[in-house]
Amino acid sequence: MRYSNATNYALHTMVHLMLQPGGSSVGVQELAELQQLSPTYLSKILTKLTKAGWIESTPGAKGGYKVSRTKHEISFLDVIHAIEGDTSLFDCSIHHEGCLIENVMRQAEENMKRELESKLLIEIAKEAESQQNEEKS
Amino acid sequence: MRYSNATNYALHTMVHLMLQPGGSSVGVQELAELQQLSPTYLSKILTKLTKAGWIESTPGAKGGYKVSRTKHEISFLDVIHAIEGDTSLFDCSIHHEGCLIENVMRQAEENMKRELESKLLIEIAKEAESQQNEEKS
DNA sequence: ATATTATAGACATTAAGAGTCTCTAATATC
DNA sequence: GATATTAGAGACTCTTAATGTCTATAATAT
Repeated sequence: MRYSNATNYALHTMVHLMLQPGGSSVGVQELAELQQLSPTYLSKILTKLTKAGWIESTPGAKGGYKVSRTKHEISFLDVIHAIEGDTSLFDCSIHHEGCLIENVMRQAEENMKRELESKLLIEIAKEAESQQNEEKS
Repeated sequence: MRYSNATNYALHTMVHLMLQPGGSSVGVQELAELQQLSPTYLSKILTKLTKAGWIESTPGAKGGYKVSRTKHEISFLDVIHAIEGDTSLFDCSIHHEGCLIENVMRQAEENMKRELESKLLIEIAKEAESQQNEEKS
């Protein structure tokens, strides 16, 4: 019971893309190296983010991936959802309406999701940036 | 990314045991029928709960499982933990100290756990009991 | 002593995650 | 327009964990 590695890779890539000056594109080759992944594998993951609309891709020379300009307010939950699909932590094995146990589990899950929805990637990116600046000085 | 079926079975069994009048023992055969499981499989799950101390088992005739008398305040998290082991939803692939992404994920997980820790099985059992009484009347 | 019940552990089956490889489609540049 | 470059699609393999089953053993009540 844990989030997939793919979600992990996706989150890190998103933050990296947000740190690109001028929102310029980065190729999957470079992105893959950062996390020591094979480019084809990472591209499979990034395609999901593209389809979900969080990043844009352009093939060909000088192409690559960049954050969708219009969507800077991307939450952790958005990325998780794009990669993992629509999951529910718990399905009652006995399928009767209004299982009390299921209700409790769903409520806890909802609260976690709400929290992850309130966490924006851009905040992490800014924080990472300021940490880097501190190190330089 | 979801809780195992075993956790589901364990939770239902626990609530059922809490509804036993006088805290009397129930054999795994009967417990398994309730959820349409094979007795040997369910017993494997219940052994985990026994080792964790949430229920007590007595072998032999008239034996079976019952809730530990001294531990009526059992939370959802207690059962989940007993079955799934100590999980963490997220491990950063890049193992450097203080990964910002990992921090956010861990915090969300902590909050969910805290909620599941505050939900007591006994409450569910009482609620189920009162629902049954309503249906009768 | 015997019937009954839990426990242990080996074993098989299945499903999902993780990753590779190859071929195709789109784009920039010359 | 030809070519180099890059993303996308999809078949494929490998590994791991979940989900059970089966059998033999240990403990207990009667």
